[in-house]
Amino acid sequence: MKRVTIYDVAKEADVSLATVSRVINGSEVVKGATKEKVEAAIKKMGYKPNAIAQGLALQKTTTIALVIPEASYTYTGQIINGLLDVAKIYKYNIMIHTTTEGISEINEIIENIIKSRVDGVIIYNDRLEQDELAALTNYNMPIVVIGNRMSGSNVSSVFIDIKAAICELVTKYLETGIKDVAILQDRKHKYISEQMELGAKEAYEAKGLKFDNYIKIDASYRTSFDFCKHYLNDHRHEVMIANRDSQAIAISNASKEHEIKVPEEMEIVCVLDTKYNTMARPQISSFAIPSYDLGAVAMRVMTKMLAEEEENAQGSEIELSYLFTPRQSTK
Amino acid sequence: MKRVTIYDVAKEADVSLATVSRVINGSEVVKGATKEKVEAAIKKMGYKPNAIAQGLALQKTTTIALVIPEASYTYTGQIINGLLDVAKIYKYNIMIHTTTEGISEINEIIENIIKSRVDGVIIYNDRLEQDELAALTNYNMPIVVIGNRMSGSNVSSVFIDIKAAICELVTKYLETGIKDVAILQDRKHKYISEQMELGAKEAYEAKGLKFDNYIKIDASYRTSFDFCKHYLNDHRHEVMIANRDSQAIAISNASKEHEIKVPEEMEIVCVLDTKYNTMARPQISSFAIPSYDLGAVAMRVMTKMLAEEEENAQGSEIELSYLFTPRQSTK
DNA sequence: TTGAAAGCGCTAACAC
DNA sequence: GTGTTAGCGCTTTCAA
Repeated sequence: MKRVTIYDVAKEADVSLATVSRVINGSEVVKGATKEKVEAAIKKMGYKPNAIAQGLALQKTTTIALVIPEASYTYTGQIINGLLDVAKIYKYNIMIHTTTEGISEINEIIENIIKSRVDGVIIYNDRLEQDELAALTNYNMPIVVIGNRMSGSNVSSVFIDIKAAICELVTKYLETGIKDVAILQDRKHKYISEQMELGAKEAYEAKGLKFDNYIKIDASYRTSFDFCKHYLNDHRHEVMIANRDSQAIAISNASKEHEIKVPEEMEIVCVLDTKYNTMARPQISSFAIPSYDLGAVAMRVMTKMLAEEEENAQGSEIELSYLFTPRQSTK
Repeated sequence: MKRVTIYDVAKEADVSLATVSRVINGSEVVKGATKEKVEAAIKKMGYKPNAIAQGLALQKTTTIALVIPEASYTYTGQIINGLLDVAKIYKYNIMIHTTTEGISEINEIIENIIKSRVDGVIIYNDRLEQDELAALTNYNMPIVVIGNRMSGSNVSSVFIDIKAAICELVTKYLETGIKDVAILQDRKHKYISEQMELGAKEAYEAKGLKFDNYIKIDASYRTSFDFCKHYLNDHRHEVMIANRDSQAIAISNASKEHEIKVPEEMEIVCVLDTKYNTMARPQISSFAIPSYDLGAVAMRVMTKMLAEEEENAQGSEIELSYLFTPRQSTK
């Protein structure tokens, strides 16, 4: 099927290509009759404007690059859905790039992003290296970061205040007389782990206590479950808080093996859960993190930055709220 | 930061833009000295070729559109990873589009895909409507379908033979004297459900028996769990087979409430599982479906179709193999 | 081995 | 209102 161009349509409708261009771009100045004539020709020939050519002429691609860590769609899936739904509304396309653990192949991705001349970049990353961001900032394209609080010239962020969430929760426990709250490290998400520890510390210190129940997972353990099974041999806590539901479920399963009753003898809480928590027994109490909104808002912020047009505009920091959702794993 | 173009580099290196073009495209004819001069200029100015302009000139974008159903990243995540890894190797970009349940907004997506002039389309869908495919085929761009066996001019597919898998499993049960095997319908994945039923039928009929344990889920139930809880009030089976682990876990949880011991009194099997099965107790026996490979192979097939260049070439049907993996939910 | 110039499909002044 | 034309940044004949 021969690709039909704007010239073909112009010839068919017996007008100039400028007129066709006006019609497809909804210009007001075209006379009703010509407009109809052109539209008929477009329909007849099945003409679809070439977005690449438009991109060249307009110096914009209406596509946004999304950068996410590989292999964690369980958690990022909702974010992507939110992103795509909003992108659809504003007619933006999403180009997806995944980063692989560690490797500094991030530079390849950046190179790729620059070459493809996207209009903006949305990055989801637990811990974003400053120089990675700088590499992108150089090209002064709008950047939205999901999950980290940060902002600057042309960079905005959308995030949850995990530290505050944990602080609030721990404070509540401390006030009901529960003093032995532990936080389980999440090796793969250092920034969040850090925030969680800080939140607990803040809560303890506010009560004049010292927090030292940050449980580091020894690198020799293959899974959280293996570690927890071993850890519970000679440790007990009134409450254990994990980052993701997978870890909390590991704690829960390990507790079963040690015949520790949840929640009677130990309560378990996690920060981020997925639909799999609904299948877990007991179901883990968690913070309802609005993942979908994280994505949707990020995309909204992006379109706003794109619309503002001012180069080097100061970006915004948008904090989304969470809600603690008690389930079977807490009293 | 002013975008630097091929002209800027040409001027800097004191050659024509044609020469610069030759250098960035690795042409053999350029003299060593000039090549070095140009490369130095490129480096100095931080020049990155504009993929959009290249796309216009070459009539190809080196980007592939991926179409997947929304909100099921738990299952498609691995497929996407496989896809992206291979895409990276061949320097292809992936543009992601999601389809929403039912709505025929699929046409909007197709429109979008055509306009963005991607080089090919990869579609993952349980049941692909024939006319949707036709709409794309018209534009004679290569299409790879994941999950359905089909092929034709410019369309290939990569899939698992679910019917055969179920037939084999059921046959094994029948031969060990277990006659009451049931299949639980998956309302959201009609095609697979159908294949599963056909597989069971084939196995039963080969033994001169009749299969009538295809359990339809009444539309009035909100979740598989609700349904199973009710269903088990007055039904028992020796084996229950579900499509996804989420359903199998629902059966397992419902069994607990009815004090049916798994696997002693009932065995449970699922076709497709995710990492959440590793957290489930008991862990569900499943077919190891090579999701990652499904994606990786699909992308490989795509690059092959793209390389062949012949228009309207007959596509291929590639069947990937599965492996039954026994776990705690079977004897 | 290199350069000049046409063309990829479209937009947006500018002219009529 | 509509047409003409000069780009947008790059590739690729065709000449030199």
